[in-house]
Amino acid sequence: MEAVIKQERNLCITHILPIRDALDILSGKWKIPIIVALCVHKRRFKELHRDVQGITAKMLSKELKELELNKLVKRTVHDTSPVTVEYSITEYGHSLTPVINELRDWGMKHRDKIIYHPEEA
Amino acid sequence: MEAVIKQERNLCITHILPIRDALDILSGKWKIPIIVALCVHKRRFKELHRDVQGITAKMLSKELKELELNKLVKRTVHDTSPVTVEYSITEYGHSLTPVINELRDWGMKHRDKIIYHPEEA
DNA sequence: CCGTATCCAGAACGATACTG
DNA sequence: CAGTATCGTTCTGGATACGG
Repeated sequence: MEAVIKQERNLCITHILPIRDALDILSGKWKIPIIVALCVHKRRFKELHRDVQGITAKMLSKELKELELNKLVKRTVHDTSPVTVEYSITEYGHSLTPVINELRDWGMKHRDKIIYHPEEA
Repeated sequence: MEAVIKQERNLCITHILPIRDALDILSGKWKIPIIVALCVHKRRFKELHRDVQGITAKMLSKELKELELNKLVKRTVHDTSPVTVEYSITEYGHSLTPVINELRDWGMKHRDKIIYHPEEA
């Protein structure tokens, strides 16, 4: 075994690569908000456009494409006229729930302590 | 109560703002890797430079500054000659451990399923 | 309705050289 | 040792107009 993982106390240890993988998939301004919106219920493009506040159609389209390629989101085209497209979270996408919950918990617990946001500098 | 949080099953629900807060603090290519490195043990600048593979001194310096402003990392100057500077994780920084663990767990469990990385396109 | 194409500004990131 | 300054590139995200 090349890399031995030491699990001492509650320390966060080595194995940075899987963390980077996760971060890569979730990177960007909109991926998590889109996933959160879709966790509530499946959505059409325009509905998502309203739900995810501030996003442009271009970014929504682009982010959905990446999420779909990563199998986190499923795109279903209904052959009505005009076409309706439905986006839903996959089981795989759902497996992100613990991560998102931890992020939200941390964000809520420590919101008051936040002193500095890079983008406000 | 303005926003009622519904906790049905294991869905990830509304309250996107705390998630965004967390994401803002942890955004960028290097924050989490730096925190992970510092969770193992306190480090001097040059040691960190080696530990966090691929980072430049400029980015390391900039990211450490932001992490320090957010009280996730503590910077201690020892008045030796030449000066030595020591970076360590704070208790507050340590509170990120569950988040990082979830990220790593997800990344490890699902690494094989990763099909598309934006940056490889 | 569901997007795409084009153009563009600014931020993020990196290489290199330099300082106290 | 512990950074900063400068410059250049790449990536991100937004505005607007258009297409199936």
